[in-house]
Amino acid sequence: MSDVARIAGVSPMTVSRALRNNAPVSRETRERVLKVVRQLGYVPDQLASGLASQRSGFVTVMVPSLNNPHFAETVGALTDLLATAGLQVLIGHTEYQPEREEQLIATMLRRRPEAIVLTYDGHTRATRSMIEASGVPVVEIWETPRRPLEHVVGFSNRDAARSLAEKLIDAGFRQFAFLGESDDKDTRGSARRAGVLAALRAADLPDHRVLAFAPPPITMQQGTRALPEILERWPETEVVICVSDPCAFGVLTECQRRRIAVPGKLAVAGFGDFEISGISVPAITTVAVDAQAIGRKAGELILDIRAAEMRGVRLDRQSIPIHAVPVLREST
Amino acid sequence: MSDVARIAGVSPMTVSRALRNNAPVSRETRERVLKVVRQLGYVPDQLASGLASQRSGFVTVMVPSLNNPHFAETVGALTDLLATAGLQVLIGHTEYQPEREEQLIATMLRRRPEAIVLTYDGHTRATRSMIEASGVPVVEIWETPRRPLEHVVGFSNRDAARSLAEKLIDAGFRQFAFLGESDDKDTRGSARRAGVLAALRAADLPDHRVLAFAPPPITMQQGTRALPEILERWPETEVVICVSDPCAFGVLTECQRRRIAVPGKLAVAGFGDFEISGISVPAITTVAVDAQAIGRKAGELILDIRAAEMRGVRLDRQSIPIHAVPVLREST
DNA sequence: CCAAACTATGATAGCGCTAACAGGTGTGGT
DNA sequence: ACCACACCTGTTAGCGCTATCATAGTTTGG
Repeated sequence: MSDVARIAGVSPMTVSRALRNNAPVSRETRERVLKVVRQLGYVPDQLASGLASQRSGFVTVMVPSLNNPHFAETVGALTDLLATAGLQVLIGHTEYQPEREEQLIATMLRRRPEAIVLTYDGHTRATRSMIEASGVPVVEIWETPRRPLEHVVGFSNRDAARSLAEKLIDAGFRQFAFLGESDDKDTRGSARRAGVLAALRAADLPDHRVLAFAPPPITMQQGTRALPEILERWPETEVVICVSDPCAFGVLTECQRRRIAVPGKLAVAGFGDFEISGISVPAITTVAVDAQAIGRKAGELILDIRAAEMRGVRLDRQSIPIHAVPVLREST
Repeated sequence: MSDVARIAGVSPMTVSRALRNNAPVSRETRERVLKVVRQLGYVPDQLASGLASQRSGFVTVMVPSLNNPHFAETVGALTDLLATAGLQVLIGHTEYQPEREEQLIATMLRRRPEAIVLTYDGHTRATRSMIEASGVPVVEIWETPRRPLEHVVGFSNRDAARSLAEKLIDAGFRQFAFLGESDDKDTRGSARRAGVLAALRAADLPDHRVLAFAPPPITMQQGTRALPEILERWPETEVVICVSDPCAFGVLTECQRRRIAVPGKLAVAGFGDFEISGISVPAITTVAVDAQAIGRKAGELILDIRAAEMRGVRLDRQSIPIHAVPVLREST
């Protein structure tokens, strides 16, 4: 930077100002400086900038898995929105393990993020206290937690799943099975299960057919392996609601291999409205969630938080609702 | 840090040393310091550390899209491997646009990454020169470029696709169509198309049935829309090779909707061996690539590069091959 | 027993940038 | 002519760490 300053005949401070777009520099000086910047191929050091200004320019985002189109869309939308304000995203993947989340947060806090975005799946006590102690604003997404840390951009997985089950009850189904996860305390998966079971109980229908098949995420592959177990234990099952679309697709394909008519003999539903659910034959009934909107709105919220900080105030707890609506398709 | 030092009765420098695991500090001093660190909940500032030590601890990774299980797996494996050495990944998604890659690289270089990983899809002249000027080591993945920037961890998309086509020719197919991307200069997609066409020409088969359907990535949805166009233009087609598995799946489902027997009437093949290809009914013929291995080996290479740097030398250009093998399944 | 070598710790000086304030110049109002 | 004010630029002093060298204490070996 001092090289640039010398050649442009100004002080380093003026170079620094010329490189921002809201600093008071005369038009001609800025142009002269930027010309030298281009000539020299000077690349400002944002670590140093962050240290001096106490603004790292980072936002930490924790998702359970990268390998999930939904979280990818959310992160993508968030990344793009924050980029408009010069913020960069640091991604961590927890693999659905709260302990891993804790460890990742500890690492991330060293980067002095300006905000933390957490995909709700329960947090350890240590995670909560680390975040609180750091004073960094937090946004929880993809759920409306009972005990939110601070801001929320999400929907009730329980209510959404309940509403799906209710529609299927209305459609005449009576013998439900739920294919879900094991190890799912305080997760979105357990909320979905709870929602389905609540609907069944409210309609006086049997609610005992719950298969806790494997730790999250349940893959397509595991969906294919779960079907025989369901058929064996509860041959009277009329419809299987799966914790998410990929395992619903696995169940569907296994039905096809076994020549079980869907929905004639067995109906299948998922959760999330992944692209595959609309494409597969038959198309899969599911709950549609706008994953991109979650990322976008979380990003907008973070910009609001920063704007408030500039004015010296802390934004009140926000809770931004996201729509999650059942979509009945051919598979039911 | 100076608070910790004062309470532990040592100098800040000793605290700094105690927090690393290879620095010369007596066991008892380190324990005393770490105890105070825990008591105070002190979190070291890695921006400051990076500035002082000239090691940011960042590795930049560019992928075309996050919303692609393959790149997600590659990034995941890379992230985990680098984490073992305390390195953190900065992810950028180019959306398959070289100009966007250029813009992202410019941003990323401000973070002073210790290495750059690029998923090959062609680079602008400016990208190449920025990277060269920065002196940061580069690893290109998912392809073996003709003009590599430096290191490579990948395979020949051309050869892999050619080998798939050859197997299908051996299996008796004669009338091939290729469903690929538009705007695909210097991309993995164009290499795959070239490989297929080379196989056809070598076998004296017609190579004119090439549909450049849309800019990458071609989605499942677009696969369903491409099928009618292929059938209309070239009704004699016996097999469609798709640039990647998702669009092959789209083609397959559209065949099912139109009651076109696969593979009886039309065969379908993809590229990449996504989970869906092994699960769908019929299972889809494809080229299997170990996406995680690419991430893992790229990570190991980066650790080698750093180890060499410590010894004051620059690692010779490495080119680490990845296997990509055709897998014939039910769809052909 | 003493030089040489090694270990643990401290003091000093930055890393590359920006916040905060100081100062100089020009403009317009009175 | 003077003051108030806006506008632009420079000076100074860090941000929170670590590299490097210095130093004191301890061990080793001939």
